Amino acid sequence: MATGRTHRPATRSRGIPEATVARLPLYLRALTALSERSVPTVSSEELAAAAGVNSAKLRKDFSYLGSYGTRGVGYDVEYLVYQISRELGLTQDWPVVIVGIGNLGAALANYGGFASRGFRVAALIDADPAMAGRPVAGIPVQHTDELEAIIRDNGVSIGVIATPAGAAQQVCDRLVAAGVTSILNFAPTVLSVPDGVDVRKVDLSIELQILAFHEQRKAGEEAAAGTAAVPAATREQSATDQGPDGDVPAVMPA
Amino acid sequence: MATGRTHRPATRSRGIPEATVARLPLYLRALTALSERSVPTVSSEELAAAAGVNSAKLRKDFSYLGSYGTRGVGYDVEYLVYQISRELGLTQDWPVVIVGIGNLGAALANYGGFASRGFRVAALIDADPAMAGRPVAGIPVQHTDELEAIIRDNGVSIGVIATPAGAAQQVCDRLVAAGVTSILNFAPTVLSVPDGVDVRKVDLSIELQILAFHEQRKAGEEAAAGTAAVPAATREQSATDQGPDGDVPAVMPA
DNA sequence: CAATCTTTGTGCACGCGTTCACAAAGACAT
DNA sequence: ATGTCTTTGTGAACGCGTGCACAAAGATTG
Repeated sequence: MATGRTHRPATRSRGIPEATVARLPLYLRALTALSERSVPTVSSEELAAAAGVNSAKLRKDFSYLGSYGTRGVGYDVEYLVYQISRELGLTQDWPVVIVGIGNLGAALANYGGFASRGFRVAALIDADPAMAGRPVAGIPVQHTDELEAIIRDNGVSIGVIATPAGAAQQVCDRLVAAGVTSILNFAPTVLSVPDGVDVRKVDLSIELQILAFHEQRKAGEEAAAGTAAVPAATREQSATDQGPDGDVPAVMPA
Repeated sequence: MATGRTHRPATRSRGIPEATVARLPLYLRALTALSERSVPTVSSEELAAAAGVNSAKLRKDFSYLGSYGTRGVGYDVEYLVYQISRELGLTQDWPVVIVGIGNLGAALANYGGFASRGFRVAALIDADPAMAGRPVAGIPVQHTDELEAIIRDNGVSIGVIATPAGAAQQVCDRLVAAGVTSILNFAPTVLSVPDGVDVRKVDLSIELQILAFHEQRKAGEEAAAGTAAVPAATREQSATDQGPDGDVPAVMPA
């Protein structure tokens, strides 16, 4: 039936706004790059430019974490890296299982971004018996039958679903029943989960459709405005972000 | 929010809210499933449940497209599929190029969701000469040198970047210079583009970090509340958006 | 120590998006 | 026709997120 979810403030006293949480990884990435270049401090203006956001927004975001900056100077890079990492929970180990080792699952398993930040691929799981034992990204694929045992034995709380749409809900149910409370879903399906379980979805098809919409709109405008349209070529750091509203997710290569 | 485009209301006269546009593909998917089951009509309540959203929100979303429903009955499935497809620009052909044919690029090339909705993989491009000519998903990979010619000859306006982070901006620049105006970026980098070019990003690392944040928060709550926590188990359609309950702080002091 | 300069932290206003709640519209039965 | 019942379409209120603009804080210089 309806979403019986008890409506709650969502932004609690000590709670950090969801929009801010979604940007923290972005800041962390920029800060890590600065750290590797041994840059000691950075101003909100500089960091904001690197992350592709407004500096005022960045300062407000950081203000939710506490006052870690020094007026007249900026933020200490190393300290900020630590604070954000801690806030995001990246200072601890997060074993992750990937279910569905097809093209996408294999790509995810090979993704270097996993180990880099506390995430560890604890196991690769596939329903195809023929896959069992075959190593992917150096990790032997295990059969779905082992799912519950794997989750339990490794204390896995985060699961990645990369199966066909038809199998996603079933896999999801088993993951949740086994103790997983956070799911990253790559299957083009709406997953139904109990309260307390977080689901984020990454859907290539949806992304493309959104782009097509804007593309069509641009074409229409251009036609309507005659030839005198779209001249703009001023290279800018406008980084047309459309990710802020906690919208879409992603994937990515090393 | 959408394109960081300064001029232009963003919500034009005929403009559909960005949040609504992002949900249209979701509705379309649910409607397509109903269509395949030959369901003639559907109520906002039913469709909303299938798409995992609030029914009032769905009705408001549709109201931006026009009045396609019949009070007392619901919406005509076939008609709605057509209207949404048209609105999203899926009734026309969208040639797409994928740049960077590594694990992820290959997975994307093999992804069936492409052809299904007007998207057609026009070409696969990689910088590695060794890849040139090798077929992936039945399409021979072409070298980066051909990029401009491919874009021009095929009238490509949508590009997918699946290269390593270091090459992304350069590839992006070439795509834009060649005429691409919509980019789906899988590389973990902030892309800088001129006005008029839309960029959407998909970042696995960010998604996992957001999940880790909530996971950590949940663990903290559980610990703080002792054993009397997280009892809820009512199976519900509370899908996607994470940000549900946000109880106890769970944030340690600095 | 005082003056000046830089940059943070935030109060405030604005706009988008969500949700409720209900009147209007149409189907359907009598 | 008239009445009842179902479901849409939307007015209005509310909350979140964004960005401006500025006072406060601290560094730096003389």
